[in-house]
Amino acid sequence: MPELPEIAHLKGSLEPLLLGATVRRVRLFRRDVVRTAAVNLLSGRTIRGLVRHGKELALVSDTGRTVLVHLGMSGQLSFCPTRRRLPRPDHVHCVWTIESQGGPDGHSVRGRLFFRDPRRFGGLWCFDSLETLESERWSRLGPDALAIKAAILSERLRRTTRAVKTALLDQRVVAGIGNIYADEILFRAAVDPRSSAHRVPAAKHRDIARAARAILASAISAGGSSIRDYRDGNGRAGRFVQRHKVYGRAGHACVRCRTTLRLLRLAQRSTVFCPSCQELFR
DNA sequence: CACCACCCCTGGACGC
DNA sequence: TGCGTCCAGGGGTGGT
Repeated sequence: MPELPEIAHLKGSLEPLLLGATVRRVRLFRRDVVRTAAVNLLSGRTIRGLVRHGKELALVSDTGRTVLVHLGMSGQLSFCPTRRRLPRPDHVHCVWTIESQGGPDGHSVRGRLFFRDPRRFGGLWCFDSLETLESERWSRLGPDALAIKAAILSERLRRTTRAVKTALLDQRVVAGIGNIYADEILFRAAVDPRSSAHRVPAAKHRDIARAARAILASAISAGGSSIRDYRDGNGRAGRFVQRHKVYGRAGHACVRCRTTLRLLRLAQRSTVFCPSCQELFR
């Protein structure tokens, strides 16, 4: 579910609560949500840093030991103070009891960080160090979409014949773009999602890179898009959904030209675009 | 190698 | 109210 802006906002919302916090206890309710052979979920460790790449978030501890969280379609990573009960205890697969320094007046706060994921498309991965995570996993991903350089993206899109939207969804090409923002980015860049990536002119590749940076950045500042269950580290919903120009607006008028927005399926994903504003290259 | 269809899993919305 | 169908922001894999 969550794409780059939701994870980036999540990171920002968790940092005040988790940085410098110590993990007092870890309860894992489903072994199979940990996707690595070894399980080390930072019991006893102090959290030193949160690092994001694309849609993935890593919790890095004082010893370097790192837990990677991927939320998949329905995952949530959230903090709940000890005195409150978990908002939804069903499908909670892992709970870290932590002592945090992030209280309102700098007082320590005890609470639980919990990973909840009804569909279980997400998961947790354990690594000895951030460097191991980067070399074993993140090395397979493309550059982060939030700061994607036009020349790099263009060079990557030129190498594939797939539909440009399919290429943008491929995390090996560029990391962080999912179904919502792919449609929003292509609308802003005025490129038809069905266009073959290598037929799109380089100037348009640059427009796509610029649109990606602009849309992702403004979605982060709006707290992301909450379609159904996305919530930030404090359980709050995102507001960017109010600014979607195409996603979820099939059959409605294009905000730019009033043409009816079309819905089709591309790479098994629903795709909304304006057949008039968005140019098709084939 | 590149691409595509299919599968993984649950819950919510909708039609009857 | 209950049941069936369809849909959903994610990715991996095996076949062509």
